[in-house]
Amino acid sequence: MSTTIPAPALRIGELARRVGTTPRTIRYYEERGLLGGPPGRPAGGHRAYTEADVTRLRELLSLRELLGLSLEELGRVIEAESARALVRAEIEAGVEDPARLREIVTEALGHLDLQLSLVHRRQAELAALEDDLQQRRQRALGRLAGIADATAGGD
Amino acid sequence: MSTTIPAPALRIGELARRVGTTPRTIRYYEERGLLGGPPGRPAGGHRAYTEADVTRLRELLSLRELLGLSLEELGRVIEAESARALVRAEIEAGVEDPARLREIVTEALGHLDLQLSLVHRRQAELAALEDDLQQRRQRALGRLAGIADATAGGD
DNA sequence: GGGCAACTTGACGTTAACGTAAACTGCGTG
DNA sequence: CACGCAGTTTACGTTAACGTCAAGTTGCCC
Repeated sequence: MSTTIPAPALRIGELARRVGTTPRTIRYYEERGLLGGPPGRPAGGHRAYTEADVTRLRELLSLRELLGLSLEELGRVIEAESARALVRAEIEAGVEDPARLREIVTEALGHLDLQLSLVHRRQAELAALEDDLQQRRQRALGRLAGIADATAGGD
Repeated sequence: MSTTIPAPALRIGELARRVGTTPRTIRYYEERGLLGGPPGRPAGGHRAYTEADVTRLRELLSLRELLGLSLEELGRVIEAESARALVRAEIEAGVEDPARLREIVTEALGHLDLQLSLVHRRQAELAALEDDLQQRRQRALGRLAGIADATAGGD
């Protein structure tokens, strides 16, 4: 009873609007292998996406933008997604060998940890930059106080 | 007694090495007006930089890299630096009109606040991404536990 | 003052990540 | 079922941010 609402299935234009990009970009990502296109498409037919694809694409764009990755780097970094897709695919196909699943999930976990480590590094770098700027700000404030002191109420 | 050591004055190659970039990039930045070239250069003579330039360039590259700015955007964002240079220039030139200084420093402060706001936005976006990844990680861990539970000590 | 590495300007080359145009096609609607 | 908009493939165009090459110059060291 979890598939009550069929989910309207988005076309590429809607998906683009939803994630704040363009159809061209989405096709390009698919072409680069970052977005496994909808399977079993009539070769010439319209692409159809789900709500899950919205979430996924948002994540891809976030990773790229916030970590400053090239599409090639992004490709290497998001293999966790592929692993995740694998899990679902194998489960759907009825494959449930626990050892195999454990293997796949473990690998996905490793990739997630990689992504998290990249995020943490970025956060550290940003914190350093912030500190730097804060120090400059303090110095500027100090200078202002000094000037205000000298003028003693000018305008 | 604060100018005891004259500071060796770096050439473009050394500066590039110090900040982790290339001479070409430095010249390009100067060409774009992001790095006011050393003043009073013999037109054809070698560029000479100071330790302050090292710090400054590092900041520029950090801002660009960590905020994902284009060089054009960077140019607009770093006007605080120009203001700061102005302050020093005017002070060196003997100009000390308090109102003028106050004006300049205030403007610089505004630019610093702009930069800080950009940093903070980025930090928020990164935090959101981190949360997202952490949730996925927890789910993966949960799935692993379930599998391990079912196999009860396999390998 | 001669040598040579590092620099200078100028020009053209390169690459990633799309934009854009053209000609055709699928698909929901009246 | 015709219509028209959104989508499809193919291909060439564009832009930022440098890389690279050539030919000449500067600056420091012996």
